[in-house]
Amino acid sequence: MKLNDGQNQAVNYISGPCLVLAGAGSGKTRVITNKIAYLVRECGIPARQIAAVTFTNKAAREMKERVGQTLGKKEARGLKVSTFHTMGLSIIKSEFRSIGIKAGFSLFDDKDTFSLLKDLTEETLDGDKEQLFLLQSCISNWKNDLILPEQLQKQALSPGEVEFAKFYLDYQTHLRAYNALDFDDLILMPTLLLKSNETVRTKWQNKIKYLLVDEYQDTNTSQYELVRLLVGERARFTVVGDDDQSIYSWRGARPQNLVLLKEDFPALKLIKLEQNYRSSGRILHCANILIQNNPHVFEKKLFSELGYGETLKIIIAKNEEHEAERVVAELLAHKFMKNTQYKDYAVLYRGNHQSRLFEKLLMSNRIPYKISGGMSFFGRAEVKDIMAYLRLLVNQDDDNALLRVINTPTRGIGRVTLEKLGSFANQLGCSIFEAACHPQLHSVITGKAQQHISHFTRWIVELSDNATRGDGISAIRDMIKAMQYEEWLYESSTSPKAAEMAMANISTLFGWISDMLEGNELDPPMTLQEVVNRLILRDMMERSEEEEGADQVQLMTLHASKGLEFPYVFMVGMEEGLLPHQSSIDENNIEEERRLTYVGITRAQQELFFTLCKERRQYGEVIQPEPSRFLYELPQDDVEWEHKKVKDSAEVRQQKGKTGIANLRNILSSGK
DNA sequence: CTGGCGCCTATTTTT
DNA sequence: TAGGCGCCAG
Repeated sequence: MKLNDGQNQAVNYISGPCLVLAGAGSGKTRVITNKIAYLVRECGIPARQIAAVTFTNKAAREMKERVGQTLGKKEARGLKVSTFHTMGLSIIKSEFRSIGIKAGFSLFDDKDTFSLLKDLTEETLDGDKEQLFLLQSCISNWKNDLILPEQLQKQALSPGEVEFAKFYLDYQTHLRAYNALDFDDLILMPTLLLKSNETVRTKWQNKIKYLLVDEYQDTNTSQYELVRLLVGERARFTVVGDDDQSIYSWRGARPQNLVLLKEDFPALKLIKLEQNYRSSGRILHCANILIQNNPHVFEKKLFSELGYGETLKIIIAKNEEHEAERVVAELLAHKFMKNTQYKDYAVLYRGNHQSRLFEKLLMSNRIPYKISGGMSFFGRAEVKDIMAYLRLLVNQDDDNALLRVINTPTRGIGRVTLEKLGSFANQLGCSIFEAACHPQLHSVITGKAQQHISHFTRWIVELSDNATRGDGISAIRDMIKAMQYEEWLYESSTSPKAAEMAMANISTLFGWISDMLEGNELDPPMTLQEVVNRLILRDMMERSEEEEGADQVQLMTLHASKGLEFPYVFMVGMEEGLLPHQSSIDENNIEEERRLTYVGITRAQQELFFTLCKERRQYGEVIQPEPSRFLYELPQDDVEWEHKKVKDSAEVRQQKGKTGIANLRNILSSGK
């Protein structure tokens, strides 16, 4: 397949900063992969000096694969394709001295940070979950906005904020003591370093001759700053994005970064990709009309040459059960008529809880389905245990890891001992492991408990030496044997079966670890520390083969559907209060909900069905929701309302139209 | 392993 | 209100 004009332009323009506004289904992945190939082949830039950044590991993996296909393994060697976080991690890895952390640092995931915050605020917040979550997200937001605790304390704050700012400082201090970084640090630290240290900055600017960023509309402040620092004055980069698909602002994404880019790089070349290769003309027309209700910085209009296609159908159900029944019935009839496969269908919804009834009904009809989201592998106790051991081997100051494993399997180190040990560590201002090795330990803990502790610490140190020096994987296997973990599993599990499953999970984990330690053609071998950190970032093959090509109906949230496509799509729960969600209505933030709807619509290739209920149970009571305003925003000639009086819909349309415009005005005036 | 009781929570989630 | 989950007893 040849590239179209826009795509060609986007690939060939390399003389300056470049923004590719890539509409849904316009072939942006092709552009990125072809551009990388172009840079290597035509411009003679070695692959190792090109970096491509994505948001998810899945996207990175896919891009790597596609480039490998286009360029061939030889030419693609050394190409850096990674997520923002992995890229940050690799900068930190080579610059950790300048950042002020020790080698062998740990990564804390959000469970770890939560438990750390819980400990730090025990007296003040007393485990108040809501407050803790709030605190956690505040800290994350501050970090994403490049605000440090010291700066925060200088700002005028409300009493509540003052308290939180203090926790933030405390939190950072403790992270340092544990020699640990959280996910946000993976961006924040490199950004601060590159900003303040010219030598390092120049070094990395020379290392990365060309930078590509995918899903640019999802970048937050610190990520954009990192991009700016990396590209420097030369500004040799391409970012690809679509402001209409920005659906993560609730998580810190700043779609305004698209505008900033134009201001920060006046020479910015703007290229629009408007030809869609995915959907029928009618589906696109509906999407275009809908999204026109949002204000735009860059105007964009998608078109398609795939024919106009079927009318979009709006199915009206009595209640939720009926809605699920209707979808299943419609799907089966459709499948029979068109002789399609289950995997050609997707059911998209706003909130995870909506999946339940569909799942129930699909199951009772023996229809294979897959609900995406929720990868529970790393939630398994045994996997967490082993991961904690590995973390401890790499970094003994990782208190979370230590606390998890110090008495698993049972080693006679009970709660009382741990409390003493904990307060001793607090007193010394060091990690628990350090405290456990402290010569004065006997002043706090004596007798058997002390013996158990020093036995444990010696064992860990020895293991750690073995694992880092010699053959990593066999050292780990030895470790499992030495602590009789398997026996302990069989004893402590409720059934032998459960223990067997647990062991199977552990061998899966071991498989990944040894693969990563050994490396392959595309990925170089890693050290144990690298492996552990990668696993915490969940950067692995996931269950790729298992269900990849399986013939299953796809169920997922609208958020999870971004980037995917399906021949036939059901968007369910098209009701005021659900889509747009009530909280978004309350906060007058329906633009993002409209984009979410836009994302959903543009997933469909051939046919699109909407469903809604006349009645729905909510918090115990039965409500009668209005059809979603977005349904009225669609061109009514292209949609077909099921048994609904024409007059009726026209009336409501008019009403809705008014409020829609009023809202838009509000948004426009409040936005500026 | 199972059933029952009581508690919690109802928007999206990656790294 | 209902469903999910953890905990405990049998």
